[in-house]
Amino acid sequence: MPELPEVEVVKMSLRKKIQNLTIKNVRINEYKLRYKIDKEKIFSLVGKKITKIQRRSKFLIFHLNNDLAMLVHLGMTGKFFLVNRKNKRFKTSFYYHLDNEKDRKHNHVIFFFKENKKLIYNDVRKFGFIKLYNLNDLKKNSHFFHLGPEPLEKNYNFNYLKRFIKNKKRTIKDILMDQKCVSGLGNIYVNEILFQCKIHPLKKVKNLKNKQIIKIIKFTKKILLDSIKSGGSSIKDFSSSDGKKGIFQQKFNVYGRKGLKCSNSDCKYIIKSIKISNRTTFYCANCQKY
DNA sequence: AGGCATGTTACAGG
DNA sequence: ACCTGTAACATGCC
Repeated sequence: MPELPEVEVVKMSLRKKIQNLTIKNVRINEYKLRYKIDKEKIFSLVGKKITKIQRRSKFLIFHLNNDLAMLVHLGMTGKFFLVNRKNKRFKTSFYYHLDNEKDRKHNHVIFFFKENKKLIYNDVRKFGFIKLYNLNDLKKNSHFFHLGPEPLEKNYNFNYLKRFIKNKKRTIKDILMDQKCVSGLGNIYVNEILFQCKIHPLKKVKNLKNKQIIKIIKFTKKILLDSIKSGGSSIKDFSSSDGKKGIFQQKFNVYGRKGLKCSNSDCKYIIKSIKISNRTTFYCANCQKY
């Protein structure tokens, strides 16, 4: 999936492009996403204006008038595309920005705006979802209930993390992947964070020194901010909503580098991979100590 | 052909 | 209550 930085970039891009637009119609090609789309609710969007777009963890929240809210999660492969009528290829091919027929078939939901623009929700694996809420119910919805602090907020700090890991027997990789601890990190960024911190992913949190906890906080914020700055990262399924690929994808120092040389120039070791909590974990046995 | 993939949730068992 | 592992969801890629 898009992890936090990618979702943040999508949010900013959508804000710029569809905030204050009014939905004229909705077309649904596929109801069966992670959760079945509620037909009645989604058509209640017709005539409503998008007033605000927010992000919480990896969730996008679209506010519309009449206290209506749309909650979107991109899952692993969800993407938004915006199609503008001004584009001259618009008339010949609605899906001009997608490579081929194969991609088109995953355009599951299309929002038509009064202002002659269309927003397409495309999701190959259909792990994402779109849910509608009244604003009041949104706050207590089950997806937000378990979420820990946002990693970029001030309340994600040394004291918080120190207290969270107290008496826990788990590994640091597992803890950082836990959305109850900190919300919005995924497998890629957790790998990158631990590599930068020079901490072994299997290290038990009870053995972390204070200095290392501070490092984790510091590098988490730095890596996320850097990534947001460079437009979000991508493997192959993420695009910002204007269809441009993120440019952070080449910058991974450890994720996906199994068998390649450690990216620290003074280290000759080869990156290894193991499974932690069922997710592939990459590390350098020389740079990242237990 | 089989294993793997950015995520979330549920459940079983210790 | 905490922790772990596994599976499920759907599709494409190597």
